[in-house]
Amino acid sequence: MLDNRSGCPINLTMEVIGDRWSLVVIRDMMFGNRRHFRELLENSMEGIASNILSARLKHLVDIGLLSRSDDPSHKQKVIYSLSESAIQLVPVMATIGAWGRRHRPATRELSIRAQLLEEGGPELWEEFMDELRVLHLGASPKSEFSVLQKLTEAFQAAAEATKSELPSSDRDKIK
Amino acid sequence: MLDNRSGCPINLTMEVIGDRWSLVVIRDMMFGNRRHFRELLENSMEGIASNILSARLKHLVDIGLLSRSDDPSHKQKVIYSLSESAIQLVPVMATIGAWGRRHRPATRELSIRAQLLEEGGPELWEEFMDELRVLHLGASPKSEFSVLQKLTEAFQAAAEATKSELPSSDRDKIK
DNA sequence: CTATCCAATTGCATTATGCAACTGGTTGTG
DNA sequence: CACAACCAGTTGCATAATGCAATTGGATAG
Repeated sequence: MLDNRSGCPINLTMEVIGDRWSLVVIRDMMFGNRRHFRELLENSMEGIASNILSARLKHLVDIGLLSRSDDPSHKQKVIYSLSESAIQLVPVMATIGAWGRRHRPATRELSIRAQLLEEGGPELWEEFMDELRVLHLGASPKSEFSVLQKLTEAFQAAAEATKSELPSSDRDKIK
Repeated sequence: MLDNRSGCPINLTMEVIGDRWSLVVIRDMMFGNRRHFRELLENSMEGIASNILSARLKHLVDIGLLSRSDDPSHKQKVIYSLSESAIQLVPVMATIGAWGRRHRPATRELSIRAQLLEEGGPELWEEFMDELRVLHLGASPKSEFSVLQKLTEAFQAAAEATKSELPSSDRDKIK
């Protein structure tokens, strides 16, 4: 897993997020506010396996993108949090999402978040990062508007709209 | 290799560039203007193996990020070109480079390009993308300034500066 | 006391990556 | 024309990563 093949920033970043799962896990924590192992496992759109998730989380903690702490409300629960480094991946997420939306067969309802992030631009990203700092690093809130909430609402509204486009009777026909 | 685990733009992008080599190969073509198999193989900072490079190029051509054509000057030579989709990865490269420069142990001389791209911002990226369209897609030149040249010069100057910091006698001691 | 929840781990199969050597052919040089 | 260098890969083999299904050793809720 560990490399350090060269000191090039692009290479070094790919050594960290250059696999099929790391960014997807961080995406779910970032935009879906998943903080527990189970949440990440069972709500994973892509269906990550538990051993892969386990290895991925361990690695992300090791390299300082996540931190792992006990949940005071439950002795067995573990809370994963984004580090400042991971929070600063927001522009990367936005840029990658914008690219994927244009150049890959992205679903419309799943693209709505990418679209809002792209349209919002760097100012929105900064606002969102501040919100993540409140949620994950215990920072004190700066603004009252919730970008996370806006993104989530738009995402769910799009999901609803898609549902009505394709009635349940039709959807049932799809195995 | 082929997945399509979900229609999420971020996931779909990671299914394309989410491996250790794809972005590094595209980086060398983009910033180092490497167009032939040998150039990519022998000038690779990270030391890619020929079978990996071969598989990677094949895959990138398959998914439409590169095109492959015969070199008219040499019957055995093959020219690889960036497609419009790949050229539009410039903002992704810039954002990823900026992140790596801050959050990973990047070498200073290898960071100079990432730094210039970051400081130049979206306007510089657009200019650079236009230059890539000239080089890779046969577009007609729009501007006389060469961002590629600027980036290359800065990169080589930084490499020279590093050389003088560490004289050859000292460098030789390092096995 | 028991069913459910929790964060993983285990065993096993399939893929991907990595290394070194090699292939079949083309081109430039003497 | 002979020969070395160059060209884009391929082959065989070892190691590492990923994926699937079942299971573990607890903790908690009813």
